[in-house]
Amino acid sequence: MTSGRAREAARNSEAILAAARDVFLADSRAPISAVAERAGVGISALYRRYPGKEDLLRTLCHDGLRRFIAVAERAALEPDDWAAFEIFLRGVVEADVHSLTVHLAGTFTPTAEMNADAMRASDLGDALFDRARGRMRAGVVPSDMTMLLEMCAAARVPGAERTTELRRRYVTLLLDGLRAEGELPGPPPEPAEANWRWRAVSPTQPSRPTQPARDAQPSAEGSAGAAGAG
Amino acid sequence: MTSGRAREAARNSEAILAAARDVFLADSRAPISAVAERAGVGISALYRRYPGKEDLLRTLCHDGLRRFIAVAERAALEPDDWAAFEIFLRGVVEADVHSLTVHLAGTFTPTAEMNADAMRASDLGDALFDRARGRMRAGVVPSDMTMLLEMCAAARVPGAERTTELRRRYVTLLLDGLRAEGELPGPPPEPAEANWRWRAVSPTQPSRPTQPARDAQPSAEGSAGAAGAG
DNA sequence: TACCACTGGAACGGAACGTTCCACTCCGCT
DNA sequence: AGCGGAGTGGAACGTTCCGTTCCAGTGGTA
Repeated sequence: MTSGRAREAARNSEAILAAARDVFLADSRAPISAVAERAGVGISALYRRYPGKEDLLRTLCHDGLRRFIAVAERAALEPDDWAAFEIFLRGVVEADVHSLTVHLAGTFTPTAEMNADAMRASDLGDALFDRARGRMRAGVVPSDMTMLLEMCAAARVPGAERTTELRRRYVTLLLDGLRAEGELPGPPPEPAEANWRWRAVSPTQPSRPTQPARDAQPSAEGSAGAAGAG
Repeated sequence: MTSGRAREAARNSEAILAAARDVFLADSRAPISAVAERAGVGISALYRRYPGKEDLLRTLCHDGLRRFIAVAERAALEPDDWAAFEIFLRGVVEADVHSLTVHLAGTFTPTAEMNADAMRASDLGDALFDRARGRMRAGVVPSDMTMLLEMCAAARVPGAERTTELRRRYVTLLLDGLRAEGELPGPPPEPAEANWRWRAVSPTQPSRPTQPARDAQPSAEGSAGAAGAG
């Protein structure tokens, strides 16, 4: 069955997804042709699988969300509260899930299923956080995790492995900072603040085909029930 | 002297610079028209002052560099080593200097003066770091500061003041993390890694007029003698 | 051999953007 | 009062870029 042409098709499907991850991780506004080029396929191979760019982006992001959930569920199995939290944070950073969710947010209109998954991801993260709360400095909130994960994802150097290495370094530093003494200054981030990129598409504007998604800093509030899955 | 038309010109000059800061901070690839719009001026007002987009970007970045130097020099006056370092880090984050330097790097070809300033900035930062080294956990290097500053700049929410507030929060956390016990994992970042965005323009390609500056992750090495000025 | 699912990539249409250009305004000087 | 020109807003232009479509080729499969 899976031989010859069919095998090539399957390989291409995976190559496209992997290439898309690499390319859009490096630049969320990259052209679709860059994905095809990186995957070593033509553009048709891409359009055979996805109706358009937005769908590819959405699939990619949804994958990241699912990976986040998987990491969180795995971490929740750890009996020690702090260890579970640490496994969770390190796992999310390691899997580079952030860029696949927050960084891509706003470049497509999320599906209902995505919103559900996002909520589940948020709940899982909050649960892990609550378990570890007793070992953390006072005043830290779950939304802080979203921000910190976002900050971790900003650590970036040439070379994927090296980037991962360095991020491990800084997660360690952040985890230590979370256990330090003293309260942090300033009001903690609101959930809506931490997830502002997940602005819901306004109901009157169902789905602009291709929203270039300028990453400005809107003062708007449209954020929907999407999760803090960073 | 400064009345009427001249006054308007002066006001516009400042408005343009401020608008450019805001706009390019939010999106380093924003169109130049967005700057004009934000400044409340026409495009001509912009082109009267700068020969082209690249020059505006360069000026902006150089300004940031100078501000970085000013912050570092002011911090160096503090007699207590750790306090000086803390004032320095907090000051750089507060002034949002990072995005004006690292984030804009690569979008223009730096001038000789900029390189000199960048080197000076790097030296100042290293000196501050060395003074505080005794109070920090083992294994931390100056290039870590560049990365951490970059991470701080990634904390971003709608609203400039709120963003500053939250960054203060996370600088505190990072500073505490820097004083924690234990060594950080992984090889520390090389200076070249921390400053990879400052890739020098190859000598054979003097100056493409407008380099869109995709922010990909090149494996190239072209980084010049530019500084680790976060 | 005939078919056809699948592919690579050229071609297309349109949007975005940097830059130029021009008609107009109004200050400052004669 | 009248003029010159610095300064301005914004339309227009040419180019580049990009998402999408289309078509001819290819090679398994029957």
